[in-house]
Amino acid sequence: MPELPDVEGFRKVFASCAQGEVIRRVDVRDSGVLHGVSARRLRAALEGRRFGRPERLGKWLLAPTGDARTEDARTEDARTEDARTEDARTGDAPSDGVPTDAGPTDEGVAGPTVLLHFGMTGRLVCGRPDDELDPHDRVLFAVGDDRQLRYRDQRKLRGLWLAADDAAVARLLDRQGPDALTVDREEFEAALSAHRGRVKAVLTDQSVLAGLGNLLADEILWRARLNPACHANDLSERERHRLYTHMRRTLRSAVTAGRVPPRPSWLTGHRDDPTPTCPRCHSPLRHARLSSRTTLWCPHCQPEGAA
DNA sequence: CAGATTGTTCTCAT
DNA sequence: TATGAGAACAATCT
Repeated sequence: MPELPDVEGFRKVFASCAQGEVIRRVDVRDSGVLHGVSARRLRAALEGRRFGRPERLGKWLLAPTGDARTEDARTEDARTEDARTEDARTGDAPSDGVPTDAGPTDEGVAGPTVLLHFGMTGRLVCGRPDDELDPHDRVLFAVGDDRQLRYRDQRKLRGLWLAADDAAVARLLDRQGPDALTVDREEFEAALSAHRGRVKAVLTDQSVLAGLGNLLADEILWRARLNPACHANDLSERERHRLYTHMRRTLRSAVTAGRVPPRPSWLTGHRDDPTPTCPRCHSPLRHARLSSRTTLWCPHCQPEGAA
């Protein structure tokens, strides 16, 4: 379920719960969510440090850490994080700091970065250490005086990674395209025209555009009145422009709501109806498997021969 | 009990 | 090289 708007919500949860706070204790309840790092190493790397400002790229959440003593972890990290995500977005290696020569720079306070991906059922919960444990609480971060940030996930499809430095972060994110929320129109249209696949497959390809999932793609295509099976490079200039506009509008609303809202006026509000009808023209909606994903569209508003 | 669900990554065609 | 289809992953619900 988590797509860009959900992860943006998790970023806010993270920020209000843990940004600038000292990490007192890391409790891994289920190491099945850890990738490339053991519970012991995660603890050793994080405990005693301070969380900086969390960033999001596509469906990834990045949580940098700084030294516990530096009170300015938030401002320091805000600056370096911007540069870091920019590097990852463009696929370039970070221009500063050579990976092999990791000698302390003037910002020797920089610590490792925790990367989180929520798969389909992951979320972040902020509470207190003595809150009742949910069976799906996989990792607990006790932070500050009396708070606890929890990575909760039913199915453990994705999870947590630990990156020692900027280069390691960039390596983990090197397959990510530009973020769907911040991509400009030129870049968006260039990315679309560069692919011949079905527009829905292209929109949800994280290496083309990072952040859109199944529900968002259906919603955006429905609003833009484009058939999900049409080919990305067949779109006219006007259609690409329209798609970009509706992506922006849809994302803006969804980010505000913290998810793709199942409102009656949205296509998403009718996904689970027994016989769904189009909220716009009230003709019956079609659903089929496209790019091995369940796809919902309105044959009337989104006709086969483009619009 | 089969089948579907969600996102990503892998493999195997085409 | 790019695209698509399907499996696998984990856990749960219908």
